Amino acid sequence: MTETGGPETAYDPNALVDKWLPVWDELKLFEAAGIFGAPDDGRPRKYVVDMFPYPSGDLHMGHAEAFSIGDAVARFFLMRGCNVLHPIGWDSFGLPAENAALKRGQDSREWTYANIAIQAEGFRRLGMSFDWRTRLHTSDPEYYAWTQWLFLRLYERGLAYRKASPVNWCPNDQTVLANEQVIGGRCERCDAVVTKRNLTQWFFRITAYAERLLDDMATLEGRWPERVLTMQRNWIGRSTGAWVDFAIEDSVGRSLRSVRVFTTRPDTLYGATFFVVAADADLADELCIGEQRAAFEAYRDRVRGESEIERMAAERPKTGVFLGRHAVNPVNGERIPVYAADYVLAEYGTGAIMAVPAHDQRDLDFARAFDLPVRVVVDTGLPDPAETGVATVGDGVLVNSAPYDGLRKDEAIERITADLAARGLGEAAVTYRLRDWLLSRQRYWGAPIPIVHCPACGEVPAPDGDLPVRLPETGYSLRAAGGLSPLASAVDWVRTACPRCGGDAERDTDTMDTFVDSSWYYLRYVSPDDERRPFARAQVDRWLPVDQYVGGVEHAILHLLYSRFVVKALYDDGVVGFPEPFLALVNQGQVIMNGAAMSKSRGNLVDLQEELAKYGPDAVRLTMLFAGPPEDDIDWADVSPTGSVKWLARVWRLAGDVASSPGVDPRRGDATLRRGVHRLVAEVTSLAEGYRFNVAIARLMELTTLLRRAIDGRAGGDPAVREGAEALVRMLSIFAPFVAEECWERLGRRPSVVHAGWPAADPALAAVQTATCVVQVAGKVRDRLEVAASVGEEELRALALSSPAVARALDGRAVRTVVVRPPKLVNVVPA
RNA sequence: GCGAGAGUGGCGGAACUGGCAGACGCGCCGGACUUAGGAUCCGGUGCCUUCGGGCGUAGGGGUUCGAGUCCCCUCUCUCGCACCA
Repeated sequence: MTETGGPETAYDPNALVDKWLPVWDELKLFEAAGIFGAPDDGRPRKYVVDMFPYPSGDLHMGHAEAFSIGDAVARFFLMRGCNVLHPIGWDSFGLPAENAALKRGQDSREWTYANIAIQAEGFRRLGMSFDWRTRLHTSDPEYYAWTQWLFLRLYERGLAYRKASPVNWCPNDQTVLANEQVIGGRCERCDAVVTKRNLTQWFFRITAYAERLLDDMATLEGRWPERVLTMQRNWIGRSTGAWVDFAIEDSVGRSLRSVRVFTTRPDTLYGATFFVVAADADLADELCIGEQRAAFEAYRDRVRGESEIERMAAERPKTGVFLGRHAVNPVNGERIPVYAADYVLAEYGTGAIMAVPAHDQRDLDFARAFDLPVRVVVDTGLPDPAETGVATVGDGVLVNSAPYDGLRKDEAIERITADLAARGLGEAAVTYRLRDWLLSRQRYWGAPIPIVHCPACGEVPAPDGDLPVRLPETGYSLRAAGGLSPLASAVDWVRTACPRCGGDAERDTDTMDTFVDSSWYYLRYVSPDDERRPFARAQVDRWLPVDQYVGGVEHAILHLLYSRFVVKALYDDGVVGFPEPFLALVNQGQVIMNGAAMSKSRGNLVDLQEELAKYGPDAVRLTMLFAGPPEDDIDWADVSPTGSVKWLARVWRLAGDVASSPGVDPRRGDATLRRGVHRLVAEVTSLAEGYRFNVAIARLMELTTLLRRAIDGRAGGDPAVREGAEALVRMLSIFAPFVAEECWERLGRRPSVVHAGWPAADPALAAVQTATCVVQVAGKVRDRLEVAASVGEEELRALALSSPAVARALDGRAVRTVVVRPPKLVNVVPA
């Protein structure tokens, strides 16, 4: 009786929401034990966390999908007798709030907290089993005080530092960005083309943890999606090779200084025919001689003016300029010319490379553009790169490498590295692609960096007692200017006393990247109101690490890498007792429409509120989960909320057709029906354990049909029907909690299905008693036999061979072998 | 280019360590109940068929009594990284 065009049902799904929410509140169904002052109990603890939402307007389809999965997981653990902590909070600092607020001339706070209120109500009406006592908002001073505390702990350990360097700059948002927030040369948030600026910024030294971030992934193997682990490995980008020192000659051929390069191929050292320095690195400027200066500076300025997009364009011709100098190859004393070029990156390795055109495609491209020699030093059996234009990078045997000729690539790498080290001209090395995490942002709506700049004392951390360093209240009137944070214009706020000497000093005017806020929130959930500490250690020890984390793959190398780093740093500090925050991870897919991501501009936006009004929260949740495996995308055009509505209505009617009384002894029920019920309970249980909710729901539908048939066969009063219906409703409750409650009540039970817990399958009943044995002749099915599950091999062989269908298929041919796999299969192979 | 993953009916998707391919749902077809059906219930639904059966999991080859599943080659698609020396 919905008015918006949905299918008709016997009940109003949205009325059920109003009916059951107050009951759940009253019963405190989802409050964990042993926390927030409640006494503990003996149940095993489970900590299930959904990646917390950003308060951008009302909930959308993506939220419904992600949280339907997380809620099914949390409810499943709860139904199975676990003490579940299923928290909720908001990642409420960040740019969109600030931009929206500026547009409306209102404070970021108003926009943010109004949206949070809407989303919170939205989650309630979706039936999420949150323990609302955990609720936190990262933009609350009570929260960000401890984000600042985290910054100070990292600062103390030398893991937070400030340096001047070329950094990613978003001209639209007027702020710097971390490498991880530049996607294909564009700003992750606004899609503007990112440029480089030389600025002094705050960094977290995540590179110090590169090795451990990589190594500890072994403990996540099989429990995190392989895809995410691969992405993190690639992002960290470990390379092994060697440092090699090249002398640079001065104008009269004496050694001016030495420059170290990184190479993964020390075996190709004899093939180095030139040397390249990143054009935008200080080293290039230093090495350039007088006559080449004008050409170099023109080139460098051009390179600096290029956007990341231009720099990254594929198949880009190699450019560069000769610096007028030569480098000396440490293995053979050969003089090779030094170039500046933009294909060498200033930030990786030392910003300088030895170029081996025969065995590196980029170097070969450059050599061909600048007519430089190409010398093969590893014979791979492939044609000469100088002629083909294709560098040979594979295995081979060394040639043109004097003492090393004849060695295999791997032997040569080892020997040459050792010889260089013995002569003090190099050493084995490991480098990483990962860069330090740039965390300062020139924005208002974030946690201020708790540092004071004092003319006398320099950089001084705010004492813990001064936390939080609060944002000025008048945020909306502040404007960014000249590349400075809006906070710089809050002059009264900026002016402060140096915590060390008491003299006049200024606050740091940048705020922290919101990924700092979200890097530790799962620690705060266990004690969100604690005013004295970031988190209650005893509760953290009890509940963490997170048993199951649920969220989108878009955070594979952002939030998830940052959180792992932060926990490792806190672990080293002795503040937490575990090195990994998330034991298991599920990435839900996206909800798309007609094959494409939903967006306003495409006009394919599906409005969650409309779907909820039409079908009710249970059917929407069910549709999300039944559509496919949790990690797959859901094309809303391909799935049917109507089908979900129909099935829920069938279950509802079924619950009303159970004629026996609550508490009737199921052992008096029909044995065959009971076997079916218990077998399905066992199946759904193991499917739910593997989060295979789509298949679990299919089995629940089969159970529904099984029970319907029994009732229609005038067995509504059979105790087995009640047993099955109750099991069905209990299992349904993790997917469709409101309808399940209603059905539970129709079955004469109360106060809540949650109290009933998950049904237990009797193994004796669930066990297969008879089986259908497939009889094949030459691999083709020719007969089916109903046999006891315990049938013996010989007996089954005899049965199969006496089958008339087998005789007909054999058509007089002799039998060569008979493969017998009791009780399921016999394959008779004719000669 | 490198890395990861995936190709199963009209559609979403099932199929445990190799053992009945297509569970379950959508859609479609037919029937029942109906003034009516966009409700509900029942039945059917991979393709071809001379009704015996034959053919079917992107394509080709292989291992096996037996392959959607394992191995090799090819094709296609998705995702990630993209001058990382």
